[in-house]
Amino acid sequence: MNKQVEAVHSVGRPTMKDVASKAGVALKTVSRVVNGEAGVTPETTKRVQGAIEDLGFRRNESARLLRTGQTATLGFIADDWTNADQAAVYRGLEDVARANGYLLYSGSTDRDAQREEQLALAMCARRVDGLIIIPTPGSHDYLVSEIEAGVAAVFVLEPPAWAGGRGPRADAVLPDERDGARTAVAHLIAHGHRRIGLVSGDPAAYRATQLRAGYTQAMAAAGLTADPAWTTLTPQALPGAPVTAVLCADRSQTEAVIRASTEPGRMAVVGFGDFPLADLVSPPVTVLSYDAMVIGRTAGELLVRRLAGEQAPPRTVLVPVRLIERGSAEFPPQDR
Amino acid sequence: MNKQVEAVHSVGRPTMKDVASKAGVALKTVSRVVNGEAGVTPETTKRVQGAIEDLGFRRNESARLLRTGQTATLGFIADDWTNADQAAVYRGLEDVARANGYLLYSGSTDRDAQREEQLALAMCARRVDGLIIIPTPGSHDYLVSEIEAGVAAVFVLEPPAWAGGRGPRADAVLPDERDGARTAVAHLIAHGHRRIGLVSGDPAAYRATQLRAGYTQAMAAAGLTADPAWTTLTPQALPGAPVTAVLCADRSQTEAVIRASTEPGRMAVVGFGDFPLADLVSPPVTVLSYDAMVIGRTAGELLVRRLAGEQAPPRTVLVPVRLIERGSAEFPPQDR
DNA sequence: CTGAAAGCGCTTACAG
DNA sequence: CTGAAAGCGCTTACAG
Repeated sequence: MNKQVEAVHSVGRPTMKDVASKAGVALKTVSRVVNGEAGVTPETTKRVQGAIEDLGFRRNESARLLRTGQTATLGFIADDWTNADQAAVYRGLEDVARANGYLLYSGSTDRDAQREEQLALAMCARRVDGLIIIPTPGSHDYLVSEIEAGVAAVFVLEPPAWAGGRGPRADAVLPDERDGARTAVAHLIAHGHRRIGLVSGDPAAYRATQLRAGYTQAMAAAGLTADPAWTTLTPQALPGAPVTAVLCADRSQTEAVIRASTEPGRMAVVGFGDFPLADLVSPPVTVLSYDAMVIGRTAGELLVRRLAGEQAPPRTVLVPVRLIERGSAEFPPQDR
Repeated sequence: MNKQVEAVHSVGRPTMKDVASKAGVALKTVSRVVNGEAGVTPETTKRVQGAIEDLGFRRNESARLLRTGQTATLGFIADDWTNADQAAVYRGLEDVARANGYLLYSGSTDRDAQREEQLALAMCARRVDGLIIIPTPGSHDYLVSEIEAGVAAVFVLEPPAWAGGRGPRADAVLPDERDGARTAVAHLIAHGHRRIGLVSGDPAAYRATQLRAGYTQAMAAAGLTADPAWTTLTPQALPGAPVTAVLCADRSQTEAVIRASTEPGRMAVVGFGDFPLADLVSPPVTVLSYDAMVIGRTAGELLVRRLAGEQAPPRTVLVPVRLIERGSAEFPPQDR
């Protein structure tokens, strides 16, 4: 058998050095052409470009960035990608990143604090310029030294916890959940409801505390007193509960409430978080909703400005939460 | 006023060189300690570790990887993050990436071929080891030189188009849509349906062609002849169409069909892609579904194996598509 | 207009 | 057991 040994081209990719020797110029001249710097004769330029074409050279950005001292990279740490809000946050962030020449590292935590820390530190070890984090419930003190070392961080959807108490701070962009709950409860009251419940899952969760605050505010403003038991309802306990309306803390609670409902239409349901067929469920579900893309965009802009050198104390930006009425707040006929 | 000028610490992060001089050892010794290499006395090790602590040193992975010649980075290019399937694909991929020490770059295309190219090439310029792409409809010839240069690529959810015809190939992991459609249509036939429609949006889209193939196969197997008009239905045209059942190509088509339905229950609806409240819509929607996380995991494993040096011809892996029955295939009473 | 040297922060290969 | 030198692929600062 005729064993052919083909001349194997150098395995790695061509470098500027390869281009330089092929074109018969110095490394620096190739660099000038690649960067479009002035001061290279048209002939030299053409020769270098020819060598670039022939070799299929493409500059190694990682090497350039190492020398430059930055990385033009931002890290996004999500909680659960299948959550539509998080996907939209990402999308808003991506727009800002693209417009400013940043590439995005990403990862998800599954609400596991240890996984968040591993991911964030791995990204810091790659020297990301900034971090956008949907925080897990754990402490974020692990980030202190990184922030001090110059990494810009912004938290979205939830505020971070700092074990140190006052701790070091970072920017945050959050939906105004308290105000949303206030609006929703006021709306239910305006429709005649007096006994209103809250289905919030873990009562210690951040959103639960925010919704309770807004709820309490709206009830007080209407001169109503709420039975504490009303604010700790579960989907299972709902059919027998003495309330005529409920506010659910998230999509999964809303879905559970709809499923647990033995008599559709007996109770008015307001859900936090819109979903595709909310208007086709019977009765249609009125929801609280916010523009998650705006949250991502705002977070990105805060980061980009800080990376451009802006010096300002950390701030928290609240994004409005709006009520989308679907007629489900009508007071149940049988109770009129 | 008493103007205080505080001693500003060196702005950048500490490097191995800083650690070395603080510990009074050579750079190489620090490297040995950081990498856990043998052959350093306990005392020296302790001294170096002390310096690392004091300085808050954390190795720059980007620099290490530059020297090493790889990047331990994979790039994921999505189409639309709000699509639940894509989010699940990402999640499966992420598991494999984590387990193998890879970090993920990500970006989305909005089905814009030019944006896909920009993203992919930007990632290649950063020297990602591999690329996982949900392809846009355009040609992928721009990737040929990158693949030849050693970037591993795998396409998911849809196969890529190569303008060159036979073109160079890459691995692909796809849901078995044709088989899914065959199963769904056979199921409808078994329930008494004879006039079955297809609502697929753009008939030239990849999924539409696959579904049509499976549809045709099932109809032929049952000895039924389909009116060509039945396979190009739209949600708007459906109320007057002469069919008793329809298969919808994706969630948005399914939703549009449900909305356009003037007489709920008159027509059996099977949707491609499951959704949260599919069982609560009236009538409940039977769906075709596949495990998108498995697709992401499989794609990641193919990539990891190739990056480990596996030499094999490009292959396409099909992931099963299953029917989730919800009773909506029952033949409409009025037509019995 | 063009280039040789040094350096970004690490690792590799080799000495002592 | 420890270290000085060279190099990964680029850019920066300086000469000629």
